[in-house]
Amino acid sequence: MNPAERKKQILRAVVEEYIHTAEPVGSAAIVRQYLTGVSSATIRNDMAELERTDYLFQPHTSAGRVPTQKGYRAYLDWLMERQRPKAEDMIELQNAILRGMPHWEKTIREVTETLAHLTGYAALSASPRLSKSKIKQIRLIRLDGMNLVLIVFADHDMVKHHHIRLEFPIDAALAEQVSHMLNREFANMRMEYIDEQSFVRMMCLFDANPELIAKVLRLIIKAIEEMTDVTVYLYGVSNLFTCPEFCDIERAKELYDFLDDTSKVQRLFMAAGEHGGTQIMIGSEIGIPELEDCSLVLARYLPERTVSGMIGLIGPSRMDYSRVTGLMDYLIKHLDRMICKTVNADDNQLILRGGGSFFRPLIRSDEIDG
Amino acid sequence: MNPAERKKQILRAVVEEYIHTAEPVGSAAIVRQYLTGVSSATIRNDMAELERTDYLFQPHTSAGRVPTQKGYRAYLDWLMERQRPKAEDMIELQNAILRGMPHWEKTIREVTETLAHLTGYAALSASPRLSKSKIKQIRLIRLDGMNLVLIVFADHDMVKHHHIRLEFPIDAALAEQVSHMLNREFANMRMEYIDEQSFVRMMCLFDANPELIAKVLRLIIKAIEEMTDVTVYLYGVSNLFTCPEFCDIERAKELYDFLDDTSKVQRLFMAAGEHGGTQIMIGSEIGIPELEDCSLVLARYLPERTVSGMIGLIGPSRMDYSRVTGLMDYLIKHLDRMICKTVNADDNQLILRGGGSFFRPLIRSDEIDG
DNA sequence: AATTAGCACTCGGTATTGTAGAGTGCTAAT
DNA sequence: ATTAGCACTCTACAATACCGAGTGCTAATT
Repeated sequence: MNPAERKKQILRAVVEEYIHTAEPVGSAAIVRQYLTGVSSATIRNDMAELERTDYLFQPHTSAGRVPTQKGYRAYLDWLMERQRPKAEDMIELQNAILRGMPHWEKTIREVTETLAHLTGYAALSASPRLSKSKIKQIRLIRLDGMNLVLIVFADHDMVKHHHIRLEFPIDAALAEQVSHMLNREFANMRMEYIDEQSFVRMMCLFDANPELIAKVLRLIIKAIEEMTDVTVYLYGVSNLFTCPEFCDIERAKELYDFLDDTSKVQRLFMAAGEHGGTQIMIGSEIGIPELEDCSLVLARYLPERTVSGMIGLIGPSRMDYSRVTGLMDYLIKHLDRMICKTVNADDNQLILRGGGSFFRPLIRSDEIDG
Repeated sequence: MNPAERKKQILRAVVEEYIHTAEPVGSAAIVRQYLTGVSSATIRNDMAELERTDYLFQPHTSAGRVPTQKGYRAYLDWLMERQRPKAEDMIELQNAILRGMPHWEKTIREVTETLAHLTGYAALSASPRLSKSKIKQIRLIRLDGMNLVLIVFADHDMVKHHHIRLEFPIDAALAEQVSHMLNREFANMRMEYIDEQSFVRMMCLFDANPELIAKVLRLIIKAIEEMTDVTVYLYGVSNLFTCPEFCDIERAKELYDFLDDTSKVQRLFMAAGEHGGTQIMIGSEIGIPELEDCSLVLARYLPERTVSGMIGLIGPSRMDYSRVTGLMDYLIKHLDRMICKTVNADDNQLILRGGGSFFRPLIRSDEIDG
């Protein structure tokens, strides 16, 4: 075997071995399990070289090697093969999808939970953000003078409802009138365009009872604004507590506090691209200090639609990328297929694509060959 | 001071000191800070006695004493004084209450979060269980053929809504008819009585389109059943990670896994009594192995109503009971007062009571006097 | 030039030992 | 009934020694 190719194989061996054992990998272990027929001294020379070029790292003089972030990245971009999911994993994912149907928002939750369960990492997902969705219909239901329910029916059968409790009673006629106006003003409008200005515009349409109307409208506008917030689902956080990298309580707490903060997790999703396919960010690529030694795997479900959302995994950088990418690709493909059956694709044509993954190539291929 | 009284004071001192330091309390520390003028040898003799009667425990020969569960219980029942909350704590609680108003379900969440923040323990609450609530009004709103929204308006202005996505379309007339029937059948009925039998009864009222009606009705019944589930809110779990008793990751994970399981936490609430006032359960009194070294403080908000719910705290047995009971009593009193202003008490007369606490007296008073 | 056997070296982890000090129980005196 | 005094126990911590895994380097081999 030529030296360049061998170095690749060594990097690959170190990454895979380290993923499974969480212990620094020595030259002997590689000879034993990955590259029989080569002397450990050769491996050592190559490893020293890989350390010089920053693919591997030695925690201390008499220890084996551990992949660096660059090492993981190279593994992902050039060395890894996607693993086709095991039959039972496919079945579990299929079942999760079916359990939620036809309410696919529930499907997302089921699938996220299953993903956490299958991988042993933390799984997270975000409901589609409705900002760019058009309102098809809006209803204000008056239960009694003090209690209203606002229902917004948007693109892709997205339905949001919100209970509004008033401090002063509203009569049926007025409520009916407001409901009418809302529909006339907001139908076919994108949800993100509903804001303080809409409030002012609406106010002009009424002349009687300005204080009451103002209060009601403010509550309605606020409710609609809240409806565009994405909901974050998080499962399997405690899986991370068993990873050796997070086994001390300080680190575990830090990680937990981050994940427990919905707004921070939302920002995670923001960082991801708009395109479909599985994206992987390693360590500092995520850009969040608390996740320095984590990897983030994210994919967009329904990537062709305005209502697409995200689903993903957080685990240690020492993540089983091969298995995880396989699972995610499989999942996304089937999610799209299933959801597409039930949802009225009324404004966008949905083109089913294969689950091709996207990795950012940060390292030139020749560097590792040289 | 007579010996019996002194023993009480010693128990009290050990509990209070241990609560603040989390370290076994020695005789010298007690002389220094609690019972000046008595020799440490005297304290030692009394402590030995308190250990024989199982109020204190010595981790090892040359260590100070730690309260046993019985010791904490005696402290709570006979020795402790409720602490009036600090002014700033009162203000924080008041603010939390106001932030949620007039939507008092939100108030409960705000208050729970504040409680976690103020105490440094985990705070938890349960939304009122609606099983015993009467339905005032029920609405089935048809957005389009495939999408319905079910709104249930129950006692005490409780409103629940649920989006139903159908697999086969329903026409407007039929939806209207179902909505009508629902109201006629279910109005003034307790939510817990809606079940499989109601389904059968409803089915008899329709003759056309049995398959579609059956599907729709099943979904509605299921939705109503789900509405009676209590929602659990949990804040400040990570506070527990900094307690020395949960600082090893194994224990922290065990605790977290328990709290993360909503159904398990629901069972916690079940264990609590129906009456108002602050209840405290220590260690094995909770009856849950995972919480052996925890204490649970629970109180019922709106105890006079059918829609009462629970709010409480989980912390180490070494909990600042004096402060916590004070906070809880204060909170409950003000919660009831505030909520009572906004809610139509249409079926129950609400009598405001003082925030008297209830402790189960498990130990006879004379035992410690002897 | 590439590979390898051999060997001295490094260093973390574990076990061992020693020590300081906190806290006790007991006894005899008050 | 209380207390001073003292011998005793036990943990926590630091210092030390030692084992073994794994390395880098050198010289021999292909």
